[in-house]
Amino acid sequence: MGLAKTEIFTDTQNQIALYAKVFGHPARVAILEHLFKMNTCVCGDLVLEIGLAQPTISQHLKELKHLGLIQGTIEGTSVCYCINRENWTGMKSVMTAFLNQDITKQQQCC
Amino acid sequence: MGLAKTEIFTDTQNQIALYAKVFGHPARVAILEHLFKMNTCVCGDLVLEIGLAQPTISQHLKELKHLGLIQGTIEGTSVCYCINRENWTGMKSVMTAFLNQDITKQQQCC
DNA sequence: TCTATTAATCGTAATATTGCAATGAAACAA
DNA sequence: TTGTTTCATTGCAATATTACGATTAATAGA
Repeated sequence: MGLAKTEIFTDTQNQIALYAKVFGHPARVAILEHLFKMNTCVCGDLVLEIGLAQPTISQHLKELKHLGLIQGTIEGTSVCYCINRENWTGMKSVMTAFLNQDITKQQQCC
Repeated sequence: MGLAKTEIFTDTQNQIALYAKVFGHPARVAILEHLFKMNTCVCGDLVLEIGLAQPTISQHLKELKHLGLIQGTIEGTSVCYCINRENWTGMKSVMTAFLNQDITKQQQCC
């Protein structure tokens, strides 16, 4: 089907999956790492840096923007992209809670 | 294409994407949360708990096992699944490093 | 105005993912 | 042995994702 049955899961489970999905492609990971490292976050620089075609990068940026993890402002003919710090922090708390589930309490059963 | 150009990214970027991808479906998130909470981690219980068909759950378990995040041992006609703590910890350090990139140092540029 | 630059969007081909019915395989019970 | 239970695998249909050429829209500069 290619279509996840989101209605049978909790909001938190769906949200974790949505965030994880957007990190599930190395190009988007690379874009985010670059935005963290650099201040020159113009779209064209990302195209050069990453080595995918401009429409492809633009599509990945759109997905990151859709989740609110980045934002873009128009500067002349360029568009400057940045991490949205507030939303990144929010995402981080959701994901960290998932990753930090306690495994020490229970005895291993297999 | 539907095919990621993994060769143009770093090993770390690809690894982050692989881990994130497996968390990118709410059923797998639910399976992992259930394994953390319960000791009764038999496959049939997961099918009842989650509400997808048995072959579908089996497929999700396979993907989690393939990344080493869970392991299964045969117990009669059942199979008992558990979190692989060592690999979970390893994954956690990779993902946490990505999520905790420093955003305070740089000035916002857009 | 005309042209160049930059990035978004459209359209499409190739591939991947999701879900399940049907079937197989392995262990147990009678 | 025969039947039952449990889970994995196969095969397939529906949908999603990835990548990019072609085009469009918007701004800047001559």
